[in-house]
Amino acid sequence: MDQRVFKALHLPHGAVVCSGCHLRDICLPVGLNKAELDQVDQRLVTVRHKVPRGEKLFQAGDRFEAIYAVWTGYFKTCVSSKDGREQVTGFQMGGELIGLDGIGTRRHEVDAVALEDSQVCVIPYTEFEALSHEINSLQQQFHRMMSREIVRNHGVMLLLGSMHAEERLAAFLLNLTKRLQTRGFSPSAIVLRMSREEIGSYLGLKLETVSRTFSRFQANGLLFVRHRQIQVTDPVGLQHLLDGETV
Amino acid sequence: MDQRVFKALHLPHGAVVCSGCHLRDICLPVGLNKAELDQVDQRLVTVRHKVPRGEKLFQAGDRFEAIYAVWTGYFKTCVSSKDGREQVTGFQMGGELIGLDGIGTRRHEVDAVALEDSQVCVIPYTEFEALSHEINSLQQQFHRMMSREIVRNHGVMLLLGSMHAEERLAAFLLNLTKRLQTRGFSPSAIVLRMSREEIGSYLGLKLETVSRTFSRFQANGLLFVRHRQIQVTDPVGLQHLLDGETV
DNA sequence: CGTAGATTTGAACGTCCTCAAGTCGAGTGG
DNA sequence: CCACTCGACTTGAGGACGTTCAAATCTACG
Repeated sequence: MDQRVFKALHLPHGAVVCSGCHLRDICLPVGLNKAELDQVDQRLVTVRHKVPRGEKLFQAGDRFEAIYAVWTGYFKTCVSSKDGREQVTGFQMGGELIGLDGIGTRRHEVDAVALEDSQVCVIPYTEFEALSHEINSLQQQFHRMMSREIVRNHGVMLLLGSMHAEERLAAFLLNLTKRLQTRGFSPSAIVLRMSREEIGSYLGLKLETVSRTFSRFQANGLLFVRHRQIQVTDPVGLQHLLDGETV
Repeated sequence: MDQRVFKALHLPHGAVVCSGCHLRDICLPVGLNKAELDQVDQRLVTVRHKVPRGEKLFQAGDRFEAIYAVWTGYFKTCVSSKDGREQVTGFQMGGELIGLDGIGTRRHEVDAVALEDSQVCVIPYTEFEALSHEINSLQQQFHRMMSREIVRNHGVMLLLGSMHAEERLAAFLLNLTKRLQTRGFSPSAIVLRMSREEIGSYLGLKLETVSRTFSRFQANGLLFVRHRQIQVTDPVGLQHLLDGETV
């Protein structure tokens, strides 16, 4: 084997090239041409970082140095109140950014925890600002991603503020299927990476309520549950639950 | 009167200069030097727009053309679900940005409604992207503001997902006092610009619950309520409610 | 193969919602 | 100037949904 190739394959934390990544069409480099992508490969995203299941990528209070793009695995982010209550603010999968919360204060404001053995691409923020200053389309895509994060948060607020347990879980599952589908996975066969308690925390429900609601969905023929395996058999029915239609 | 001054005072929607604005220390131009501020004045923020009470600045589905900075007055932003339920996602006052939700999809995703006769500074987005590409500190401040919006959303999610009615209202009031204080207003004498129903929508409560909770706060000596006039007499007590301390 | 953690399910309870009636204040017209 | 009306707010009573507490079951991992 060519010595250089060997070396490239064994760089610390793995060799990183956005240009060859299967997620390049949904991640930060969307809209970049070949030359710009080369710049990103050479100057920006040069390190990947492994995070074992259950470990923190960073936690609230840590100095903000970089943004992270999920490459493999799954994460959750959570905020805590002074008296210890925890709220999961999001679940991140491949191609999604983590750490945007830290830009404003230069400190991370949430904990980011790997839900399974995962890897993230490290995007040092200082270099990112410099490069996005040179590459217009990089800046644009970054703004788009931040904006979508805000819109996603609005959706969660709508869910938490005005929906019943069944609607919340339906929304959660449909969101999950959509994201899995854009990544080329089956939209009906879901393997949950998070516990009932974590789903509950995200949806503003207790774990028992999540469990009961899953059972009710199964009893109503919407899906099959077996622990963390979900088989959605009636996505339209789930959608109707959300839309408030009487079917 | 000097003709030019006369003209300046009567430009369409008023003459706009960030450099002379009383909100320049909390709004978009934070961190800009004199020369950069001049650029913003001349090339970016040249138009103000009046929005009468109850009117929409934009609504969900509208083409996204510009970001807006509140100059005078108050706004609310809301999302709606298909079946008509409405969720207020935020209340904006002077120096805060509206419209960040539209960047991702080039369509606004929320309605923005003036709670009283208001004026906004119009920031055309195409020009903004160009100028922030030239002025580093403008880009940085914009990222900071977007990031803070995300963090604020996380706070609302924590509130909606895990707090009781009293804690929600306490958090709402304390947030309001803090923002009023940074704008030089009294942190104890609040005039609410929004109805009980709008507060309820923001906090995920019904208007009756908001009303009852105000009454309970008054009975407990935390504040005086008289319609939309609030006099906070025990901010520490409100803070304790939030922190879950047994006082 | 055993133990700890995750999940399911049941029963009683509590917070907030729903429905309803009544109060208050601002704006309007007689 | 006062009566009228409409919308916003307050307050009460009963009910619903989700929570809390508890126990049983299951599985995954060492």
